[in-house]
Amino acid sequence: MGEKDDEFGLSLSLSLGGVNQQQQPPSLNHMHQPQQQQPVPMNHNKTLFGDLFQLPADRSSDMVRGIDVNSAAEYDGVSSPNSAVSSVSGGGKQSERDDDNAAAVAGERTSCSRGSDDDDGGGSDAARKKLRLTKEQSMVLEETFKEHNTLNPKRKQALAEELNLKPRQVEVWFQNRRARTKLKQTEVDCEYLKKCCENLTEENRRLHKEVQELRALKLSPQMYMHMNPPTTLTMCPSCERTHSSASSSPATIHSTVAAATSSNCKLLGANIRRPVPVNTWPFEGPIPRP
DNA sequence: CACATGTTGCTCATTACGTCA
DNA sequence: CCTGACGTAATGAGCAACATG
Repeated sequence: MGEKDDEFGLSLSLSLGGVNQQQQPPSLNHMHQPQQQQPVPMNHNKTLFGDLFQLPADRSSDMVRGIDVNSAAEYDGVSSPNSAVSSVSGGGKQSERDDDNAAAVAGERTSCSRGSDDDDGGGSDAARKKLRLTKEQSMVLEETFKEHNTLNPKRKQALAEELNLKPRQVEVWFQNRRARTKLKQTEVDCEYLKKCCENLTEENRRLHKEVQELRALKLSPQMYMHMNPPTTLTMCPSCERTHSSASSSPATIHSTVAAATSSNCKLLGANIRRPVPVNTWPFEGPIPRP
């Protein structure tokens, strides 16, 4: 879990971002965006990378599509996580678990020959056991994600080999990671919009009140004939006219509105900045439980 | 050139598992 | 020990972009 990850000093800053290259909000530009992988058509691997990496391995990731991934153990030396995981179950502390997990995975890997793609073939009931990634695996994936939040086949393959995972697992991790990022961003955006809404409501209330006051003044013109003259004059920043800030005489009407307008702008523009999500990834800090 | 088909990778919604309080 | 909540790996459907015939 996140807490555990954190307790291992794993502080990977998660830059939230529009994961999507197409729809990346300006505020999220710190999301490392592609030098190498622009919103390039996916199957450019065919043209760009196809010759670099001729495909059995890559195909293993993609041919898995639609097939039960766990049974598609084409990837060299990597067995299904399923069987590995079964040994992980049982409640230990995370550190133990990680070791166990790693050991289990490693053992599984070494023990499982490449040909034995029926790792779950024997027990199809064990079809969907979950492999918990080790700390190191998560860390490497996270670092890679920070560099670029999408994968090209070459990177996928390289990562898979480096981490002793199946390419499909790397792919899934990135997909889920993008989903988490997006979710976090949505939450941040939601908060921002809520704040905007609150401020607008407040401003609206204030303006309504002001309109009522002005109407009242209009109905009783004799009132402001006897009002005190403005005590202080200030410059309206928007129209550069002077106005009083001490009374509600007609002279202040414009300025009041102007001030309201400018304050409104301030409310929406300056005071409330669109939040730039930073480091909201669970690795950075565990999401506290209630 | 327009079209049908296949491939690939993506998002989205959901499920299932592992862990913890 | 049981249980519910939570995080996350994994799955499947559907879509878009592109290549190919």
